Amino acid sequence: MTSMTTGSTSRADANRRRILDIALTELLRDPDASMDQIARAAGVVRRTVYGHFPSREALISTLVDEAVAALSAAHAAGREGVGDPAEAVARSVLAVWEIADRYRLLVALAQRTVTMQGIRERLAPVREASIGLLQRGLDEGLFASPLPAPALAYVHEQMLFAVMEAVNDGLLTAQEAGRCAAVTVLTAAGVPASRATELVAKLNV
Amino acid sequence: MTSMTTGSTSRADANRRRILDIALTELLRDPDASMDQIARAAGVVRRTVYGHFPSREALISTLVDEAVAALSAAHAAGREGVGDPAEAVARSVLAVWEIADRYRLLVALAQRTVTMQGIRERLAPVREASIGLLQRGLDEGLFASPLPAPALAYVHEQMLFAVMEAVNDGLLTAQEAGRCAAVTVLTAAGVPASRATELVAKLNV
DNA sequence: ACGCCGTTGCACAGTACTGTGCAAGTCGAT
DNA sequence: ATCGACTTGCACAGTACTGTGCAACGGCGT
Repeated sequence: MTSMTTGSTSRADANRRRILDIALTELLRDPDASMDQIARAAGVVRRTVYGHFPSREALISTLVDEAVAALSAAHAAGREGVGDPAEAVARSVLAVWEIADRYRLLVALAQRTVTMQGIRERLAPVREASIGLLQRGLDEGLFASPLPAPALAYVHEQMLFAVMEAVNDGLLTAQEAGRCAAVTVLTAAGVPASRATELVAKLNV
Repeated sequence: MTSMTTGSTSRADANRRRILDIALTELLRDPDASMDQIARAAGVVRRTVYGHFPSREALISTLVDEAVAALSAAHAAGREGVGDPAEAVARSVLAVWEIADRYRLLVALAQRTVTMQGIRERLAPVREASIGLLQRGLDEGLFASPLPAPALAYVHEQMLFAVMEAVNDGLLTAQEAGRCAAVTVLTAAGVPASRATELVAKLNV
């Protein structure tokens, strides 16, 4: 029996998954990667990819949806039930970091003009949460920055990307990068460097 | 007489300049803008563009060269003869800011995989200067960061881009953005927020 | 008026990619 | 062995872009 559909779908589903995974890494390297490049990299013929996704845009859309979902979950999980804004920021950065480098595609595609709007919209909830956190920190005097919270959120995002690139270029080990990113985000928000370091060190992640 | 070449070249040179200017703004909006889009935007036929630049790549290359030259000059001018690393960083950020938004193309194209290498190489001198500055600040204990100077330079660059986007999205007025960027860069490097604000305020730019 | 230089408009070859159709093949399950 | 779902290979139309060639046209200086 092996369940009525599992047998037949397992192959197809595995292919679908693999196509998505490979597409992610391939688009990461080159946002303009063609369907053929992706298909071949996934060990499959172009036609097969079209069997799973009706169009290039649909494929990418699926990818973005998955990435956004994973990021949102990590971000939310990192900050849940934490009172201190500084600690919440640190925790969410660390949580996001765990999976972020897998989804750098988001950032890479976010730079592209057209697709950007869509991603911006889908990421809005996460950004809102971030802004809220930063605003609280500013209000309570824990943070100090000439930037309003929304702009600070941009800086926050871009800093994660910068640290990722530093890791890519071998300037930083991947293990310590998360903690470094967290500390740097906090310092940029105006938390004294010593306190930021101390705070992040306490979080045994 | 009107000078032997000025008369004839004025038209052509003016066209060439206008093509370059328009190409910059057009590629800024869409890094994949076609030669036709650029030509039409410049009020010229595609063929004419090929009369000035042998290929798309040559056009972009010229653009990048100009941008890099302008940025380098501004960066160098900002930090010349300044002893205090913190002040030098602040001044160079402010100086770069003046022209940076005109050359956002650099950043936009830098995100593209292929072209990135070339830009990275050409920007190396500026980056080296930045790293040196940051290193000095770290050595003298003026800055405090878990990141090594080269990685901090990445953060530095990306932060400028983040502030630019904040301006684009109307979260910040363009006038104050430069000062905000400078303060934020300094705070991210570990300079206490109060001192960073004070320092930047003193620089009457 | 003449000539030069830049510009125009058109046509063309070459390339690359997307999305679709269809017949033949493959592999697991029954 | 046979069915069914998935995959393959190929062919095709449609589109968009790059570079190039060439004849005609424009203005500006002499």
